[in-house]
Amino acid sequence: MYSRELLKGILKPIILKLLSDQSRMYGYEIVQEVKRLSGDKILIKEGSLYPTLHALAAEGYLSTESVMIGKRTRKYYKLTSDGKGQVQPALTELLDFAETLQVLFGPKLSTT
Amino acid sequence: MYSRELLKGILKPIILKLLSDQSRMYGYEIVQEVKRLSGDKILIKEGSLYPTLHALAAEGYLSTESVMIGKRTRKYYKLTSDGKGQVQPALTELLDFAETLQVLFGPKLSTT
DNA sequence: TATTGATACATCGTATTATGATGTATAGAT
DNA sequence: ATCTATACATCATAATACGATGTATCAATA
Repeated sequence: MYSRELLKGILKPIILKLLSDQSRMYGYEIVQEVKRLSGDKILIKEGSLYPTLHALAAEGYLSTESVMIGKRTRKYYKLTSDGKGQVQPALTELLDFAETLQVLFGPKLSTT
Repeated sequence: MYSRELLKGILKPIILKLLSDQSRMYGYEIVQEVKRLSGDKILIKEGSLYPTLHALAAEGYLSTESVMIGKRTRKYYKLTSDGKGQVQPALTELLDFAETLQVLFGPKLSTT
């Protein structure tokens, strides 16, 4: 796991990205998928995930659909068209940010 | 500039990295250097920088040296030996984090 | 059959941290 | 004179991930 603060600002983009790849996912599934994709390095906590999903829905970026699996409820989320419009800018920013981190923290270049 | 929250968790590591490359720097200089290295994408604000420098000093990772430049004070910071020990782990974490971001936000790979 | 771990949702208070606002002051340029 | 850059500082605020807590189903296993 990365230090807690490092994860700030990436949760909403992660959700947007996953839902642009998979069309619909439910909360627990998102946690597992991020865990898998990150090689167990990003473990989203329930206390972070559910409020964030609700926030994205309240912002109009996600719609929901509840499905009963046996006696258990499963709540699927998918991107609204507004939500789809958020994906590309978020990806661009995050990938750019990742590159900047590599410049900043990578080996020092000649002092030119 | 990146969204505000994205920068959380990177300020202390940035300072540690810069001071491991340059042996001593003062606050204003750090701001300029980060601006330069990031291609104007990371503009550290004074309200962030000075409290963070003080925090790192209080944690024992930085020592200070005040120099008068004309009538103006300039406060140099350098790594203590404790501080030097913080650099490598911070670099490792941040570079690893950057790679993870690229996996998460990069193009979707085959679903295997 | 009792217990544990995984699945699956939710809320709320807390901690952390970058920033805006504000303040002080020197110095060069227009 | 006025504006911009240099150079330090503090404090209240906002944003957000998380721990703690709660409810409940279901499969495995001791």
